Amino acid sequence: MPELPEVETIVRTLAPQITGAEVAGVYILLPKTLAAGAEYLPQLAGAVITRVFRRAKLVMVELAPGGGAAPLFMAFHLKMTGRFFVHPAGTAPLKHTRLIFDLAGACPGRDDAGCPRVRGGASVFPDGAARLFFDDMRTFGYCRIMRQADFALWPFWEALGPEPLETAPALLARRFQGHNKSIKGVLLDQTVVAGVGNIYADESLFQAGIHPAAKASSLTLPRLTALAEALQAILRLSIEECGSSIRDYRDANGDAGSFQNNFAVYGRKGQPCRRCGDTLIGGTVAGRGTVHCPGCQKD
DNA sequence: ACGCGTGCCTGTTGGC
DNA sequence: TGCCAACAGGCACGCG
Repeated sequence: MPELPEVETIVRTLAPQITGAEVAGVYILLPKTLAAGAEYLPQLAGAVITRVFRRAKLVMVELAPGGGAAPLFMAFHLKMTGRFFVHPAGTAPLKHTRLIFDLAGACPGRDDAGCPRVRGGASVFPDGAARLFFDDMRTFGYCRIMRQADFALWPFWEALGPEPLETAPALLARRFQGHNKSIKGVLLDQTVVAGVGNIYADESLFQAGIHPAAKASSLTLPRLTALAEALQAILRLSIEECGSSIRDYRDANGDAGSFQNNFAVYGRKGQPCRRCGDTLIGGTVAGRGTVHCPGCQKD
């Protein structure tokens, strides 16, 4: 279930492998995975990947089509089980492969100083011919191909809140205020702050000592500021650890993250709190599985 | 306008 | 041991 730190890690490990490569072919194994932009497929052939970056939980790939046409963007949402692989040219699809991009001039396996866990070294395929796989077991993930002008017509993109790591805690705290719903629901609301999912919502609420079901409107600004600071600290630490791997998540090198070893509450229902020893309680808040500590998160 | 419940999916897990 | 319901969860959508 890739959230901000996992998507950031995927981008960091994918970017050095495919930036500068030219798209030589596209295969759509599951049509619904290409959620928008099929009309741009002809332009994609021959386009050069110029940039790979992250916005919220989206993996963004920018391309320069031939003939000086306007840049294209591919926006991938991995949802729960979306994954990227860079395979040798000609590799056959796997059971859950949904899209394949043939690439020329790729650098699979190239080193990336941004993540300590990458394999490193020179291109695994000396001729640079590779296949980018987008796999997704549960088929919730998607790819949209767009031009710059299309972003304004994409409600989800337009409504996205600010990046939590690029926003001052005081500003985030003010955005958390005034919602008549649970603070956990507020953290998960992508229009309030972008990129937070179930793991980092639960973990930051524990860190800040706030009950996940507490109404946001009932929390003071200092406590919401503490929550924003906890959220930032946890996201930064998780990025350092290359994200959390529960079962499906792997980065674009196929490697797992290690932040799951730092979980205080997520996935620890019924186990003792590492801070106070109370038994962690599992329940449902904002429609999601939620774990909290009754001793450390009283309100 | 906002908050909430449901559907989309398939592999894994746990209870009987 | 085998079966099957419950579960995982981001987001679009419909409802009140």
